Amino acid sequence: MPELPEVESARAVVERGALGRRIADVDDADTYVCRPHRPGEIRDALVGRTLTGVHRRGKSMWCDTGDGGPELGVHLGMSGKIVIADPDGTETDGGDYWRRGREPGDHRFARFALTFDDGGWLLLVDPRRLGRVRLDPPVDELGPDAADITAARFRDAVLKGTAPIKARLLDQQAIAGIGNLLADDILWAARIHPARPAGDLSRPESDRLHRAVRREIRTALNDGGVHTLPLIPYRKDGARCPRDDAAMAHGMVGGRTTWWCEKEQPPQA
DNA sequence: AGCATTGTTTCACA
DNA sequence: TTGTGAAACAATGC
Repeated sequence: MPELPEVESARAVVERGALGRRIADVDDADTYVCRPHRPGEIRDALVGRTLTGVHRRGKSMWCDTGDGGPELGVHLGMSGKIVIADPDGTETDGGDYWRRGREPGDHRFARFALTFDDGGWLLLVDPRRLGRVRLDPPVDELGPDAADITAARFRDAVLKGTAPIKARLLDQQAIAGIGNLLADDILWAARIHPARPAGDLSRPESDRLHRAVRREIRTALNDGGVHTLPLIPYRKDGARCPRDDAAMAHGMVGGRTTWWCEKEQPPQA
């Protein structure tokens, strides 16, 4: 689930529940999630420190750890969530997934954990383990945040080359935060075919697309995530476009399953 | 059983 | 250089 809106929610969970608490221990034993660090490397860098701030750019988030400390980077991957828990394991924030069929203290899918000196926890819960925790993450390699990007920067960074426009929207180095579901929704909202070459868009189309990026992300942030986006229920066989009742088409664009409206999103401008 | 999956990285190849 | 597609990563769900 994590695209930009979900990561922003996770960032807010950390801000509400973890800032200012002293780190007493760190479980960084999952060498895949904590790659490329050795077990204990993150623990040694963080024990005794305090999280003093938390930031987000695109789908990446990171925490400040006080004077001279490294940044603690967190990426949620495909299935990661941030959970704040009491000493007995009962979650107090961030735990929609965590709640289901699980007893307090069941940390089966916790892949990384900070223990605070009061016994409480910050957990990265991630069944699929494609999330990632690392020190000093290279966030400067990311493009501008999709929630804030200006029209001029959008044109400059995204609308160039012959790659499909959807592939450009998914390129985190061009614009950070858009995932597969958001990309389809944005292109549908702007009535642009996902396979159009990015550099071929007209000025009206590029303005429409930029506005759709900002609006769809704003909507998802306010309504509770990418699963609240209007196109989500229509990403299935036999579905019809909720605007004009034309058939929803699907195929592979930019290596990902892609859905679009056959009539409103023609392959040619 | 076999297929799908919201993400990223790497590689072979054109 | 630019771009594509596939595979890998790991695990779950239909």
